[in-house]
Amino acid sequence: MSTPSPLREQREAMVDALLRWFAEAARPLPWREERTPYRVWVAEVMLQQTQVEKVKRYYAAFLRRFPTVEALAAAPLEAVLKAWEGLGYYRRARALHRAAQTIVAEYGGRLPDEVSALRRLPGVGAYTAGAVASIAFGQAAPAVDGNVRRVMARVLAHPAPPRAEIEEAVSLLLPADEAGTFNEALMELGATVCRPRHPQCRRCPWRPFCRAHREGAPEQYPAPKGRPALPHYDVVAAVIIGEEGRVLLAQRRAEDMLGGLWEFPGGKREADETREAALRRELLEEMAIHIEVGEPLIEMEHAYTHFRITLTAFRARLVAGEVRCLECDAFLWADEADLERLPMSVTDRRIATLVAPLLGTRLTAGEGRATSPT
DNA sequence: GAAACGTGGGC
DNA sequence: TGCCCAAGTTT
Repeated sequence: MSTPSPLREQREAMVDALLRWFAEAARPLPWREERTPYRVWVAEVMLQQTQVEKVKRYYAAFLRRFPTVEALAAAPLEAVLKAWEGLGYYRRARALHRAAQTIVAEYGGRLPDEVSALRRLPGVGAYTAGAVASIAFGQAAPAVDGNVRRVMARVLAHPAPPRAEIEEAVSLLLPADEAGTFNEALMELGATVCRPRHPQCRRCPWRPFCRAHREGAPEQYPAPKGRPALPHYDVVAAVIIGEEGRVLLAQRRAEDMLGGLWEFPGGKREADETREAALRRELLEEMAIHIEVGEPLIEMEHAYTHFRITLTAFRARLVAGEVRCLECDAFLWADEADLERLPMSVTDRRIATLVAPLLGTRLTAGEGRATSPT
């Protein structure tokens, strides 16, 4: 396809207006303080599908814990997942860890500066490669994220511009000597002015160049995408406290959803089952043990990306069998310190918070009475 | 190309 | 309340 000529003709004016606006309006963000390639890379991975305000709460702590590529590469994966706890899309943390090891092994601990090499690192796609190459290394590469897609959809008044068309348009505008600043400015414009709803066209440096604004309905671009309704499942989990006052946890398989995180074992209820029966079946299938299910401890609603659940955690007691991991990567009888240390998803973290005070004393399931300490 | 992959804020 | 969606990547 060909880029509309207006963009080509107005290139200089558009670049100039955007950069002047950004010099004035750029938010002070933690990852804009020191632009080392490592810091830029970590920020860009954290920012994938994640709002700036949330990343702010993790970024400094993560860099304190893993100050260099070498430190990240040398750390146990579990520590990286712990630093990621609550951020979501945990595959990113595993990929970041693996990529750090690749960078140490193959690039002497320095991030590669070219898009093609960056792109080969796990967790680095077209956007992140362009962002790191341009922001950290000054390469003239486009970085097309959701903000840029929306801004360009409006500038071009195209309901659903293909990625290639957006990259072509951005590349046409991209100033070779300020590519990183330009990319950041374009994202900043989308995030703060050209927002999904109620775009602030009065404050927009690109208003004179925007076809959607001329048409009078910028909010119509890009066209919303219809989504199927999320299926719902009943999920059950077991809080099994053994005679040592420790609770049974399982580590989710690395390749599964929430891979590598620790959980209270359990699973989905099937259509013809009670929740109690489902829990007994799951513990037999996953951990090879027979349990007696006690009273529910907590119930919560939670929405994942593509389904919703009602999660009920039950007290339970080990009746027979020896614990083995049939459908998990590891298991552990956890004390209070383990509960705090191990990485968990938000739902299991809530159960853990509730369970922690019950540990360390010899409690019998369903009894609620402490025996004398040993 | 479509589906999978977390979480929480905003309306 | 329920739905949208955010600095995307992988399979």
